[in-house]
Amino acid sequence: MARILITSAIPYINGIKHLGNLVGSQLPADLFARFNRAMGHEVMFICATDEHGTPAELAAAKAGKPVADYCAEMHDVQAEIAKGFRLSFDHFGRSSSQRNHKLTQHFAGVLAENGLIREVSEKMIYSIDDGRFLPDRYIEGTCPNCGFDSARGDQCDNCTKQLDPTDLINPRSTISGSTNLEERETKHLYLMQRALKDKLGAWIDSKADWPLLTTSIAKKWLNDGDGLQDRGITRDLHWGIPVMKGDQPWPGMEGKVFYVWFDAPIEYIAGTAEWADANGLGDEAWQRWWRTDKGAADVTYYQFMGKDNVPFHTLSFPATILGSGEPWKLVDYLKSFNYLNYDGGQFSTSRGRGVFMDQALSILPSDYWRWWLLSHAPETSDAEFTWENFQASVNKDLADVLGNFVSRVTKFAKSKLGETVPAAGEFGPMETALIADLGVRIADYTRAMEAMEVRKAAGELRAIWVIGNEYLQAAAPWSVVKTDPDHAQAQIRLALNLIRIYAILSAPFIPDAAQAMMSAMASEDWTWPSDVHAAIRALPASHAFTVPENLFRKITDEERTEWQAQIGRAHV
RNA sequence: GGCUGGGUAGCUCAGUUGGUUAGAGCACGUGACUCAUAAUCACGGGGUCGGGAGUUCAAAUCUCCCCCCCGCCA
Repeated sequence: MARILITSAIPYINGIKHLGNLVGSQLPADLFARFNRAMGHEVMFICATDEHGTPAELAAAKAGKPVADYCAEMHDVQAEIAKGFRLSFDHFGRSSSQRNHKLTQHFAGVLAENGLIREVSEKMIYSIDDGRFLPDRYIEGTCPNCGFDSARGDQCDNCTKQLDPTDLINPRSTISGSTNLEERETKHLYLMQRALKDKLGAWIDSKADWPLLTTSIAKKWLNDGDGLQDRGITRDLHWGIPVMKGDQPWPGMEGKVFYVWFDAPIEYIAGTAEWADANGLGDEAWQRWWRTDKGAADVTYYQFMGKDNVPFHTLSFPATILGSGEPWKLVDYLKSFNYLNYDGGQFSTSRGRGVFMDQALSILPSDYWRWWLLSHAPETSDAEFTWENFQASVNKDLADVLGNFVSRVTKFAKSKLGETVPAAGEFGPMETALIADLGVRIADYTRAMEAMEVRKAAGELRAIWVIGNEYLQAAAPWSVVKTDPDHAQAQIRLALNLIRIYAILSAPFIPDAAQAMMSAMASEDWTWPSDVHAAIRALPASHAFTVPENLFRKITDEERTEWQAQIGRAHV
């Protein structure tokens, strides 16, 4: 039994995520977590909300709520939606937790001790009317490059150029709209990533099995131009983790907080500590996942994220870990995804374009979405969501191929042979061939899942569903039952067992339907069917089963047209 | 301007180290079956693999040039 640590990139707190966010991190991470649990491995699967930074403050202000309250509410909303999608986190934490405060301050403290933090004085824009500095999105003005009049302090949304607040023409506060601004000297902490460049480079080079997409991004940041730059890790904000050197005050840093990108990945560790707390366990319970000196040496750590998150996970966060000099677990395999596009354009949270997680659940059960998203996961390139494709794929794969298989087998069995697994007859050549084929395919499927080849795994799983229909069509128990009833019993015994096997194999993709299949077969044996010969005989003769409701209904053209018109246009 | 990825059947995509008539699913056509969610199964039509040049006995696959698309960076 292996020990598998899995983290999904943590979704930002300000609002409900769209399907593109979901398929790029949380959903494939969940697939992998469910698969590894099914294989009997010990799994720790952690996610959280990323709560600090200016967008949270702005969203809270817009909602007219204190930022802490806003984050608490939005965390619950996201947690509820995650449940709706059956995301099987062991813990869904919060980057604003006390655990993360302590850990983030701890890391800053040891980094300082190791001489990897320097203090920098710089000029920032100060709003006299608001009584505060205006970092990042707290300031807007005209872009000096393209003339866009709502460019933000950190970036222009129109031409995408990175900006400094001091670059903006006619700057104004986004809090009060005040233009009564001045430049003031302020002090900030920088993480000296340049000093860690060689260490990071050697570490990246040791990851020969990572996708090119991942290592090339890391190497580019590491080597291009002047190479990896030191990074500011503090901000003049109120909402965040107060700057402390371990548990000691940090002179000159009073009233400042750590930058969101410094504390967010630390939440992977803190979230595991939150898990221990929530379950009444001691520190050793979470440390055996994260500290190689405290039991984590045999842990394999997998991270899942969209490609935009790769630099932070290959460089910034590892810089924190390596720089600490402490034996924390570094990521072993990083699975990154491209983007999902929506009907010819991008999904966009700010423009409300696309399908959002709450909308998706309001129109169809999660299995529909899980299946489509995972079987079309943007692994090698960007992928495209269209309603037509969604309707066609889901109707065909889930309703016609899998759902109908379960339906035809159980209904036929019940009407002709009764509601127990028939006992008579022996398997013949056709059954033997099917079992052999099934064994090969299960092995292929298992390999694809182990390798996190999501689309390929979905294809293998679908093929496994299809051979059930092929077998039935060729075996034709509805004819055989008239001439050789004993053999028909053997055929149906096999088909019923196939349903149970399908439940196990399908569970990582479509957990609800899998449970329905397993319940209908009145079994609780979820043993992965690596031993096909045993698995195909798991349901003994005379074992009772029931005919389930149809597993999947079809999406009609009317529904598709309606959703197409109503969703993804203006969701705010 | 630099970089990653991509441009393969109507659509969504596979194509390992270059090697027999380029594959899958969907859609389409024909047939079979009638247990089942008008489902299933079989067979078939359909592609000069973005364009051009080159290397090779042999290239979707390698090299060079060019043209598009998504994204990242400057």
